Amino acid sequence: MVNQSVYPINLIISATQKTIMISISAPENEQILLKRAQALSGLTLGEIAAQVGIKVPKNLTKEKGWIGLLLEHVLGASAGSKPEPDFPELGIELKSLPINHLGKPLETTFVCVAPLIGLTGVVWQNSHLKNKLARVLWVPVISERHIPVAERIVATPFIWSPSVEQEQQLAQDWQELTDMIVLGKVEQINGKHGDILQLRPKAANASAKTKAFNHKGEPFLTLPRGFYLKTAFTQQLIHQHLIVE
DNA sequence: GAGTGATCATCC
DNA sequence: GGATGATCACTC
Repeated sequence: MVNQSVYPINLIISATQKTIMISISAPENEQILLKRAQALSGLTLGEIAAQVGIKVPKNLTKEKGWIGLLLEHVLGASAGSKPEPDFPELGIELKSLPINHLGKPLETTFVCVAPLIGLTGVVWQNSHLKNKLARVLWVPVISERHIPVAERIVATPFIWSPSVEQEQQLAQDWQELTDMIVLGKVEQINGKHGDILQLRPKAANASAKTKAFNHKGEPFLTLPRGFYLKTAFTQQLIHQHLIVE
């Protein structure tokens, strides 16, 4: 049993048997999806990958999204880079969350690309960000760098929607950052802006460019940006849904 | 290039 | 040691 190990009680609720049925069909409903995800709790990425015949990379340097893609695959998410939730019928987005053995997030969480143009008429209520975070299946993975990828363990997945208070925080940060973009100040935004949300580069490399407007309303090219959740926020979620000592 | 999946790696 | 800025792979 994994819970006899060094990990805090309840970070992992179930160390299931070594062999589980992994279906790659789309889950019929939210309960089934959650149960399927929680059946992964306590398993290593190596065990999960082996069951679906996927090779585990030595490190994630060249495959930064590997864990997310593996989880999508085994949970039956619709593949592809479509601008819709991972589980369209359920309206649920899947997010893997790297944490340490105490449940502390190790990375910020990418949410979506930030539009730098075409913001006329966009308000919080119809924003991509609000839509993306409306309902999320979080799958924490104990993913400390010193642990070989194959030996990293899935903790307890949970489904979340923003509370009224959390949505207010998100809306406030989104508004602040969006206001700056609209005012042509996108290049003045850095990772320190926003309390729980930040705007940072989201690009293949420094050569990537997308259109934006400067403060005079003139178009120019700049690095594409994305919205990210800061770790203090996702840590709240972990502590809201899991009991971590 | 834009959007999906994110983590790396350097700087403070 | 943690966070910001930079970067990787893939699809269309």
